Amino acid sequence: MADEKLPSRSEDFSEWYNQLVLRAELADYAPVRGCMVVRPYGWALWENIQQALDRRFKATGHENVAFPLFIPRSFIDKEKHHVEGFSPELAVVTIGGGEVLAEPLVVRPTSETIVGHMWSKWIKSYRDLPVLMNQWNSVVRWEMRTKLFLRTLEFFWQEGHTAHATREEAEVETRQMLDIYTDFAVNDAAIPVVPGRKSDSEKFAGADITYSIEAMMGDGKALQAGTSHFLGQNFAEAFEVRYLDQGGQLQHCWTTSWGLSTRFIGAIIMVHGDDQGLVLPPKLAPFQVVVVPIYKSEEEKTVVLEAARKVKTTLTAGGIRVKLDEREGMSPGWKFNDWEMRGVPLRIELGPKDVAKQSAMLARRDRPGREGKAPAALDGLLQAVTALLDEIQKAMHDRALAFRQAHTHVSNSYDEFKSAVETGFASAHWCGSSECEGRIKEETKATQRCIPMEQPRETGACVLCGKPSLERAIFARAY
RNA sequence: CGGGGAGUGGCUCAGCCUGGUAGAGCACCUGGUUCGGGACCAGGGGGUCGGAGGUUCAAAUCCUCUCUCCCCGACCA
Repeated sequence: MADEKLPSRSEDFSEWYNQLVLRAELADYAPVRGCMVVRPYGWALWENIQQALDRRFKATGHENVAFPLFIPRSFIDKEKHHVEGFSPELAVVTIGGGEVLAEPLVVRPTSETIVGHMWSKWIKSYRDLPVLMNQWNSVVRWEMRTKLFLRTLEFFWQEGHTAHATREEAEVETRQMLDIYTDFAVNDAAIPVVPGRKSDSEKFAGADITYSIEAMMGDGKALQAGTSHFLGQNFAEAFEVRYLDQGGQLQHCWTTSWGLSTRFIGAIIMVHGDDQGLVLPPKLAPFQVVVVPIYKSEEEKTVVLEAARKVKTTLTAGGIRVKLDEREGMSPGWKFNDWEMRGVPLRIELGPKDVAKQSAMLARRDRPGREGKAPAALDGLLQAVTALLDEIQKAMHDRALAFRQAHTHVSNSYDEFKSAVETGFASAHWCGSSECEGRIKEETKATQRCIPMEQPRETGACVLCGKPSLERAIFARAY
């Protein structure tokens, strides 16, 4: 429960984040190291994220499926890069029912291998393609250093898996899903992101090309908020996923995979949150509006609550998610602070004076103070609230974008670059070599985030070695 | 896994150095007064001091091992 002030965001960003997650009751630490419990308010947020994505997946022809949690250990070994990337962080089951297993099982770190195995049974003809699947599940990766939502041993996500007849089709799919993530981030989460291509060293283990959306957090650090992989024929070859084409030739499929996790909740917290707590984008907030009734006497209480319930009914009928805070024993001021902590986008204060005047006081979460005069009558409330929620959604995005732009520096020298990554993103020419990338990481702690899809066509010189470069990459310290 | 910090009612912490049988504030429960920006008074419940072992007449306190959390690095969505 919220009773004390949070640490200030500017003074101790990390502690601010940790306490906010706990105090807003999004999640709590589980008794196992690195694991968390997602609490009702956090899960409600995740459900809204799920719905926003799932409808986009369905609209583009994907179907949901459920693959098992356990994968035979040998599956992981079948794809060279995959095994190299994931072996160090596997959780392995060696005993089942009291017996040592003939073959150990890994708890899925991701499902490309078992999906590939099943596809080899299901896919025989070009007529079976494309296969467009997605699953909502959790996976386990034995990370060394964990942080609530951002990196836990088990995390919830969706993983999409598709198989195609041609390289072109698979590439289009990979890019399409990146676009969907971008659209979701920008329009639903109000988080401006940079879609781009990862360097070889930052690529998914087993992918030919990895794309990501990169977001800037409130401390200037980068967070990979979603990824889409073009897997080439790597997994199709490893698992013999083949089909007969129209000419009767046996061909390997081209596959993709793409994912977005509960880490995204961390991004929402760190992009929009302030010293008062969470600031949730209206499209994803569990409650878009909270109604706080204000009264002294029993008579006032009766009148105010009746009006408040009417407000709730009106707004709910208009498709708005409303919470009416009828809790006894907390002062209005306490409730204001509590809902600010939880990031509800819009607050309606309803007291005897408002009821008498047939009006309501509105306060936006994304900026201080109140919206001055409330709408004249309750009749106009739904319209006013709808309009305000749209405004808030847009203002949150614009503010985050302005912040990112203010903290993104186009660096043309290594000195500029080094100071840029202290506070945000550096956009710099890079020769593409992993040597330069590695040295940059060592010397500045900044990693290559992505080569943005959209950028001016210009030639330049690698910010480190000076060799010619055709495009700029974003570098930043990352979560 | 290396370096640093910390585990004492739900939370923040005092007590530990110098062993003597657990305390404060907040939160929670009850009653009353309050209520337009984190109310007040009175009464009450709740802790085998992270866990295990050891030393001792006696351990929150001393010793050993272990688990967990936070910060900084290596690994990563």
